[in-house]
Amino acid sequence: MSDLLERLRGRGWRMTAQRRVVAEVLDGDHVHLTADEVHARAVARLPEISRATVYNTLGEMVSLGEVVEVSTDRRAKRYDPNAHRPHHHLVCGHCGAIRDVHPSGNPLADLPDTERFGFTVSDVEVTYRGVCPNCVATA
Amino acid sequence: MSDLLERLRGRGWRMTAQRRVVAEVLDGDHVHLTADEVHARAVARLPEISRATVYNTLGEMVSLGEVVEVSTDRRAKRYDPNAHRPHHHLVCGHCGAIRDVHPSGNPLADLPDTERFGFTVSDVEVTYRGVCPNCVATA
DNA sequence: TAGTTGACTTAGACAATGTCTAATGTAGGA
DNA sequence: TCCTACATTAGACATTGTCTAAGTCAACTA
Repeated sequence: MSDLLERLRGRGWRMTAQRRVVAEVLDGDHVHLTADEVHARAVARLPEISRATVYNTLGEMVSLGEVVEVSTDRRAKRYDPNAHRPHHHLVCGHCGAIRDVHPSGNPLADLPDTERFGFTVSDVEVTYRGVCPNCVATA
Repeated sequence: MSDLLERLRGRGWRMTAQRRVVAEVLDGDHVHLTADEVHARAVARLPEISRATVYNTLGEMVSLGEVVEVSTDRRAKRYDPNAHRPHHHLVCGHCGAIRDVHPSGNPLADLPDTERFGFTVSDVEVTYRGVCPNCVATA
């Protein structure tokens, strides 16, 4: 994730211990933590980090396009560091597990002009729902 | 929306003034109110209706499959009475306006087996984002 | 029509998530 | 090293949603 830190520094970010820790916590694939989970893990490494800072830092990363907000359930927002490879999400309705997926096709092209109501459509978000292998097995 | 009321009665619902009012408020096309908005409009017709009843009633309508929950922004859930015609949503990122849309194609079929991670995939939710004609004009 | 009963409604406390502010601290340039 | 604008902090506050205990009433029965 030093990639991310480098990019942020390049954008004029002042580098602080707090921001470094938040960036480190978000490292990895299929990572989709809530702000609270990020905070909990950040506290483990830097006990005095505050909730407000985690929220601020996540918000800034989102504005810079380095992290994407995901709302798969209707609870807390989740933060996905995999912002530079466009993808969608597959969610287990039972345990909440989330995987990044890459459907074929282009859903944007599937929206006919007659269904655009004059909107300028720029983006599309697809959420697949189902049950993961674990939950199927234990059910 | 007496359709809805009839269906609910048919399912053994006790018919009360509160439930009638909630059903009436949800009547129409492209209706996507938050629970609070439903409550506000319900209060206009039946001043003593409580927040809890609105939440309960909406929750019950959702369980019965008569109303669909939509989360287009990350604020409150919205309630869509158009549950019997499957559709997706187009959202204005500026003013929050929401339209029901019917894309061609089947996004479910666009998810290859290799991208399913062993999940049993049963549903897909597509949210288009853009700017509505009004907001384009006034921007 | 009146009585009965369990489903329905209510107010308000509580919970979860997120935002804001004023005071304090500090990274990085001069 | 010092300075200053930017960053952090604690905690109050806001929004959205859930729960509970007590009271109310729709619809069935007779």
